[in-house]
Amino acid sequence: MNIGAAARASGVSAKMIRHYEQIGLLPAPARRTSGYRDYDTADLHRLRFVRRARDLGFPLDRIADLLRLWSDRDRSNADVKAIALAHLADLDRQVRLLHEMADVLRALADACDGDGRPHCPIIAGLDGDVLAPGHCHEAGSATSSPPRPGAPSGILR
Amino acid sequence: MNIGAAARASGVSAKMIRHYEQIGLLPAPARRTSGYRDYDTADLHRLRFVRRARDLGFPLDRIADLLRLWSDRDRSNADVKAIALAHLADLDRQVRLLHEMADVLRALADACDGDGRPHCPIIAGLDGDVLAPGHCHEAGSATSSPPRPGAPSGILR
DNA sequence: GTTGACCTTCCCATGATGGGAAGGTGCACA
DNA sequence: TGTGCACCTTCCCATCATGGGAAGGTCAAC
Repeated sequence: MNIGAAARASGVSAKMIRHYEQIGLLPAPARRTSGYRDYDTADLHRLRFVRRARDLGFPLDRIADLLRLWSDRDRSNADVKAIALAHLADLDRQVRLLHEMADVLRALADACDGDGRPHCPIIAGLDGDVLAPGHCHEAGSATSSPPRPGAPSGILR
Repeated sequence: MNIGAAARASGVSAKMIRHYEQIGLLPAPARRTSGYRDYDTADLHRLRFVRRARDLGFPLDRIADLLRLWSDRDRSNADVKAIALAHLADLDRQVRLLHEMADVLRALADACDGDGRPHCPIIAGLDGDVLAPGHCHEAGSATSSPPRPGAPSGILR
């Protein structure tokens, strides 16, 4: 089948299929005389594997590892589990981080009347102005320990 | 003070400070005859604002909005709150998404003995092989509805 | 033959945070 | 005064995954 059909059948966009082929994640499929790519069932199977792994947030280089293990009949499930657990730790870390951010922000937003006046605990919080009136103590202390978005390591893009 | 000192005092790296200036997020500071940037207390105050906003995961274009509101003495706190709440909704969405991924992956990993043998429910789950023996039903159904990492919209990178 | 959907490759963009190269400046110390 | 090293400048590229779009070719229904 052509790339568009493969994309629809796998949930991986044509653009991404080409990209994955280009970076070596996927083998190049057969080509028709027209130059069009021709995907067979094994290709499709592989694409679906990639789709599912992406859906779980695995980065591409980990997916490459998983694909290798998938096709290795002598694989050790311990290797697979190690990859999965490392990624799981990542996911949990991100959840924690985002949760902390959300909590801080929620407290600031809750402290804001949103009545159209200039005074705003959110702004005060970002200002680092712990002497702001009203819910100043909560807002101030909340922004003193927010988590920090790190270097490119996010699961979602 | 020089950019290095400003970076240390604000927590925003020198690279990022230059970048933020380049993209117009921050005004260009004064320059010494050497060509070195010279940051004053207002600059530093602004950098700290940006640091805190970044720590809460606000994207730069939202931070630009917040900076504008911060310096507008006639701002409406409703505008600030709207930005905060939109971002909060984003954070909550991401948490939910990552949480679902983590749950699916945890179930798969828990189902794997990790004893070094080739059989692996994680691989089976990614394979979409719902007929895998053992914890096949749980693993299979789990991977049938995992969330999908989307287009670049992640808070963390 | 025509048309429109699909295909190809290529180049660029996103968002935030860098690394590193090449070359200049400042200052403490000998 | 000279030296050496930390710091500074600008510029270009990279990361990660997912695109958009341009230019040009192919296919199949009508």
